[in-house]
Amino acid sequence: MSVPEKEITIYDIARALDLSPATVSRALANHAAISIKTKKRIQEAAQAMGYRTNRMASNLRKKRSNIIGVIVPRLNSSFMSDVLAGMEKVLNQAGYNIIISQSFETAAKEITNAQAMYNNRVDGLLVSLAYESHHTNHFDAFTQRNIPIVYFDRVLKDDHNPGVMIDNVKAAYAITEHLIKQGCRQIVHVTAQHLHSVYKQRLEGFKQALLDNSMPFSYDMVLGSDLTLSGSTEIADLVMNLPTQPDGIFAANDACAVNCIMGLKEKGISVPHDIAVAGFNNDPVACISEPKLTTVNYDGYAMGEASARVLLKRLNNQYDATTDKEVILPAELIIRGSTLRNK
Amino acid sequence: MSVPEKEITIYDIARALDLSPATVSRALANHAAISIKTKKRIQEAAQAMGYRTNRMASNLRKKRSNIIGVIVPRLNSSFMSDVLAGMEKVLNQAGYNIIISQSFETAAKEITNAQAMYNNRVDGLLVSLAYESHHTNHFDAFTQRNIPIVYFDRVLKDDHNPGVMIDNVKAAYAITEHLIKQGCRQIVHVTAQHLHSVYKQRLEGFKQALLDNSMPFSYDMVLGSDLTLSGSTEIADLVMNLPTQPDGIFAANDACAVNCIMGLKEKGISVPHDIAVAGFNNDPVACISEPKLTTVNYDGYAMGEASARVLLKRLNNQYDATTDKEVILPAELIIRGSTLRNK
DNA sequence: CTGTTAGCGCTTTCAG
DNA sequence: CTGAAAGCGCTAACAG
Repeated sequence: MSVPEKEITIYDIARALDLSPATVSRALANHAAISIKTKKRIQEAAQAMGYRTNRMASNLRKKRSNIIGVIVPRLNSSFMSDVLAGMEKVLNQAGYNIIISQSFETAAKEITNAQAMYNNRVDGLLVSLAYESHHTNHFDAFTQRNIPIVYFDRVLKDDHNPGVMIDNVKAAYAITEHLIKQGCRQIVHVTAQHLHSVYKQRLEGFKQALLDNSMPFSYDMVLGSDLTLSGSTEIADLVMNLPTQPDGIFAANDACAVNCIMGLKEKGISVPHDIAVAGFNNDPVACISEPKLTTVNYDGYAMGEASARVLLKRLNNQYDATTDKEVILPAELIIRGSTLRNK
Repeated sequence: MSVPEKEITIYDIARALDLSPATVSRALANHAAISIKTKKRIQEAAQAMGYRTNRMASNLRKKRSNIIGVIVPRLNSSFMSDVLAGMEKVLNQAGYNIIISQSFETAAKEITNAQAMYNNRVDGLLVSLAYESHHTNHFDAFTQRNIPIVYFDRVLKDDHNPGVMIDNVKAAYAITEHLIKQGCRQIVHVTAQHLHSVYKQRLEGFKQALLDNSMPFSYDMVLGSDLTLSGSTEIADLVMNLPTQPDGIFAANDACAVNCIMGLKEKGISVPHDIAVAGFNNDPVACISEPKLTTVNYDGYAMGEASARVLLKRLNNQYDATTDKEVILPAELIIRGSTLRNK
């Protein structure tokens, strides 16, 4: 790639080929009304002269920023990394840049991030809500400006913007039923302190599975945790201090499930013999714990692609609410040692 | 925040206050030559009218993009997530946006990403090199255009651009010496297949520690791995098939170290009694393995901040090669169960 | 199929 | 301390 002294503009190319800047502009945008021959000539010249589009100028003229904002709770999971790779692929192909910011699960940071994205005039927004976010008022400015938003993974049902997610109820149902089939008769659910979107749904699936299998459900069987990788002793204490000792745990994510396994083992309890444990997400840590963790797997890359595609549809006025308002991606139960009692 | 029907420009504000656009522009940029009073009046009006800067226009005029490109091997580690948070804080404060792309450790993707960043006219670049990258020719265009680059974590010594890193030799030396003090007499080093930057340095520290403690060093004691979380059996096989069984393993990262522990345990070998194991990075997984992993910890957030600050210095012509060319951040040995033989 | 022209919203000399 | 005016590089009517 040649790097000229001075930045080359379409005027330079026009002058070199004795054409008008308009023609050059059109050719570079691959406009239909330019002869293939001229197009080729122009594109080759651009290449040879080391031309690169001035997006600032183009964007100013087109009144767009070409930037898509992405707000996520945290980047530090292989799931999120895959999601972003999927988004990047689809959006870069469509000529967009991505700016990413982390809310670190706090509403305050999410609001600040949203503000920053608004001031940066993003053309669209992809959001996975912070654990703390129970409403989406901080995105109202976008709606008023007609800037499309697509939520992914962490979606609030009552928002009019589309969401891309998995069926958390169904997956939680499946994993709970698996525990029951393994012989568990007293299962507890360890989840977030406040039941935000996905956690609410996972609890719902848990509850349904119990009821459908003629097992009692009560909120005493739902324990709160911060769902991080730390505090294994605390969570084990919580489980052990229940009036009747459970023989199964369904944790709302893998980090918490692994913590449970570690804490229980420290107390001399055998997993899965005394207590079977299942998680959610199929994080790499699920294969490190001993025994390995039964969990729910879903494809981050596909979710990234799907969300980006819905956003593009909205940007290109090809959005169809009947199919795009709610995109449900598949999730599968992954059975591993932590729930296999009869091995 | 009020959201007006139509986008407000500095002309609107100027008209409303009976001033010139130039004055408004200066006031909003906090220019010294505007009276405090007028400044305040303008800033309040801007706020009230729901004005937001048009960065496309501003950037076009100033011939900058206000974008900093960040290229990383992968996002999916808590370390990288911290690094990016640190960068974001410093750069957003300075008015920059960040676009991030992942090379997935391949040279090809890194080159594509660099191209894309160049075409997007980033004002600066922050790069952590892909495992596969053994030169930095693909960044030449930036240098020719005088676009500053700062490398972080994965740095190549022979590049003229500055780098922010830890002292890998020293840290590897410390961890190896710790293994020796624990009584290990036959230590192997499991590292990447090709010895790129940090891995070369960690090997160097390993070697020095052995030699300084009158222990023999040979390349038979250096095993290659892909350093991921998968393949515990393979790596254990490699270790077990050595002519003399080692009593210590220093793995070049935590994922690999955890893999070693798992593989060895599967083969009935006790860690740390038969073989002590140490890693590098202090990844969250270091606390999941049993026993917990001895490792080297360093602060991602600080590294992100430091790299961003060096970049800002270059952008503002405050770069001082004597202090900024090579920034070495602290790293500390974290001793945990996996290397404590006399417990 | 190609050219002319105006203008996107801002910054920055230069002039008062 | 404030204003007038030019122009950053591109696109999209409109006109041929």
